[in-house]
Amino acid sequence: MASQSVTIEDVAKAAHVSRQTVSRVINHATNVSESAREKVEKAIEELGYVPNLAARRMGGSRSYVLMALIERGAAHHLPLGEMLMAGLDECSANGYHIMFEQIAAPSAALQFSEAEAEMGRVLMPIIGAVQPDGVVILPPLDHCAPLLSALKKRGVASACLANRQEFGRTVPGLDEGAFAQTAADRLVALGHRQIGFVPGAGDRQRSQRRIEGYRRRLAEAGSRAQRHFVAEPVSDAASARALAREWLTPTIRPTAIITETAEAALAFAQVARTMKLSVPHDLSILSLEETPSLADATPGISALHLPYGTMFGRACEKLIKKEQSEGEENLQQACVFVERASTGKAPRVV
Amino acid sequence: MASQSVTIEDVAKAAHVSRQTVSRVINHATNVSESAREKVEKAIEELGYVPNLAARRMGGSRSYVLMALIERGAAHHLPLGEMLMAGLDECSANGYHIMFEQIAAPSAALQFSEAEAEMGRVLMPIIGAVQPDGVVILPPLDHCAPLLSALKKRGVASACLANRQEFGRTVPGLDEGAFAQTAADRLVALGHRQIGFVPGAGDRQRSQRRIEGYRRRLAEAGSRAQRHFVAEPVSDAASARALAREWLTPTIRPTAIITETAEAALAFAQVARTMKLSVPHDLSILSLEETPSLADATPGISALHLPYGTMFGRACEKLIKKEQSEGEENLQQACVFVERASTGKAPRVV
DNA sequence: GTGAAAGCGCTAACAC
DNA sequence: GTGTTAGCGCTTTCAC
Repeated sequence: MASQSVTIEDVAKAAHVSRQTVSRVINHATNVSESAREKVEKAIEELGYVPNLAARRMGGSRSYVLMALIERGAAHHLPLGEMLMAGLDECSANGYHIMFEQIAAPSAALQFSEAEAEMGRVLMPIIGAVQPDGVVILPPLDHCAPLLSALKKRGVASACLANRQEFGRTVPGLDEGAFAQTAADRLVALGHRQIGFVPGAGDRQRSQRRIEGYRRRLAEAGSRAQRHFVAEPVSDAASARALAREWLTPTIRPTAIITETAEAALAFAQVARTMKLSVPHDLSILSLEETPSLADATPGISALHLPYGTMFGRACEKLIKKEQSEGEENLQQACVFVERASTGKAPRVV
Repeated sequence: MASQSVTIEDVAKAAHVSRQTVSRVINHATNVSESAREKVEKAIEELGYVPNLAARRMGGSRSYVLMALIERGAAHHLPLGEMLMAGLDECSANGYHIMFEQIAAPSAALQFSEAEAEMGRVLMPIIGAVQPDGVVILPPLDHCAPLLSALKKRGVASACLANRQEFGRTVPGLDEGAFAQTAADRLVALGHRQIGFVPGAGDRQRSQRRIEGYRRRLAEAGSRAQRHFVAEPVSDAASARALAREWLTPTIRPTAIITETAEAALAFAQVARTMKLSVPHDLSILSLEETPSLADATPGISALHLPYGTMFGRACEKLIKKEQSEGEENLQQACVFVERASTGKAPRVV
C-alpha cells in the first residue's frame, strides 16, 4: 500500500531505470524498449504511483487541466450538471481534469479593443493561476468576440460548444438562428403556416437570433405569421397563460407555437385545454427547452433542443486532442428532436 | 499589459526586494514593513502578476484546490449546477479553485476493511494527481464510512454537506431521517394524522432513512397511518398517478401526502383534481424535492427541501478556513420550507 | 523585517 | 533506447 506520495524517483529506483524512462512510459512515448516499459509498469502498479499534476505542469508544457468559462449571472440558462458530468467523463478518460470558473462579460458599451483589454484583465487572474491547456467558452460568452480574441492573444486554446457558418466562414459559437429555423421547419413540414414564437425572458440577444431564424423559415414558406405572432418575452407561467389566452381566443390564431421555455409550453397546453382546444389537433406546441416536466404533461410536449452535455464533452475532446486543423468539420451543431404528443399536422381550415 | 507569465521574480526585481518578500505579501504574512508591502503591491498591480497555482503547490504545502466527490451514477440526485455555482463563489472569494470528480462506491458486499482498501485504490489516482487541500463528499457518499476512513488515513481533510447526531455523537452526513421527520411534523402540526409517504425510485437507502423519520413522527403523534400509507418506490408520473388513484379512492384515505419527488407530488395533485378532491382542503401535498414546476402548478405545491447549494458553499468554506475544531456546531442541517397552496389544515372528519 | 539557499516532482533538451 | 542536466515558480527553512 502506498502512503502519502510516491514520486517518479521511487518508481525509477524500483524499476532500476532513470526518471526519464519512467516519464516516457507514463507519457506513452515511443522510444522505450518493451522490457523497460514492463519493468516500469510493474513498479508503478506495485507502488501505486500517480503522477503529480502540479509537478507535470511545472516541468512540462501541459497542465492537464481544462477550464470552462461561465458568464457571471448566466448560469441559470445552462444545464450545468449535465455538462459537468459529460466533461468529467471525457476528461477522466484522458487523464485530464476540468475546472469551472465564472467571468464577467465586458460592458456592452465598450469598443472592441477596450472590451478586449477588459477581458484580458478579467481573464488573467483565472487562467494565469491555473494555466489550463484549453478553455471551453460557454454560451452566451461564445458570441463575445473580445473574449475569443483576448484568449487567442495569450495563446490559450479555446473551444465553443459548436461552430457556425457566417458569411460563408466557420466561426465559433452556437447558431441559435439555425436552431430556431429547424424548429420552425418541423412545424412547416407538418403543414403549419400560422406559427407563433414565444421568447423566454432570459437572454434577449439569444431570443433575437432565434426569432430571426424562425422568421427566415416562415418567410420562405410564404407565411406572414411572423409579423403577428412573435410575443414579448414571457417571464413566468402566469404571463405565459395570459399570452396564450390572448392568442388563442380570436378566430385567426396560430395553429402551432414554438416556445423558448418549457414553462411557456406547459402554460399554452393548459390554456388550450381550458379553451377546449385539442393539442395537437387544434394546436401544436414545440418547446426549445427540454425538461422532465414536458414528458409528464398530458399530452406530452415535444421538444427540440441542443444537447449541451454532448456538445460540451466534444468541446473538451477537441481541446484534449488538440485538433488544431482549423476549418474543421467537427463541432457542428445538431439539435435533438424529442417527439411527444403535442406536435401534429396542421388543421385543414384555419 | 502583462504577457504570458509574470513570475514572482519579475515582481521582486520591479519592487527592488527579494522573492521572499513578495511571497510574504501575497500570502498576507505579518512580518513585512509597510513600505515594502506598498512597493510590492504596486509592482504586482503594474505587472499584472498572478501567482502560479502549480508552483505554489510544488513549493508549499497547500494546493488551493478543493475537490468534490460525486458517486458514479448518482449525479442525477444532486442539483449539481446549484452546488457548482455556490462552490465557485465561495472558492473564488478565497483564492481557491474547485474540481469535481466521480468515484465508484465500494461493492456493498464488502467488509469494512476491504471496502476501505478499495476506496483507497480508487481514491489514489484522483487525489494523488491533484492533491487537494480538502474534499467535499457529496451524498450519498456521505454515508460511506470506508471512504471517510480512507481519506482520514491519507491525511486528507474532508467535509460533508452537513453533520448529524447519531447515538449522541456528531457524525458526518446528511440526516435524511430528521429531514423527513420535519416534513411529517409540518403536517402533524396542521392536524393531519393520516399522512402518506411516497418514495422516489432513486436511492433506496435514502428513502429508507426518510421513511424511518416519517414513521417516528407519526408514531409520536399516535397515528397508525405509517403502517398503511407507505408506498412502493414510484419511478414515473404514470405509476404515481396509479398510486394516487389507489390511495384516494377508498373512504379511508390519507389527508396528506409527502412525496420524495416533485413528479409524484404533481401526479397526486392532478389525480385529486380529477377525483374532485380539493387541494389542500381535502388533501395536503408536500414535496421533498423543490423544482420550478411546483410553483407553476395550480395550486402551487409546497416543498420542504435541503438547500444543497448553500450547504455545499459552507462545506467549502469549512475546508478553506480549516476549522478543525472537531465537535463543532457548524454544518448543521436546516431544511427550507417553501410554502405554497398545497398544504393546509386537516379536514375535520376523515 | 529581510534575504539566501534548497528543494518540491516533473519534463525538455541534449548527450550518449 | 537511455541517462544526464537544468530548470519550471514557488515556499520553506534558516541565517542575518
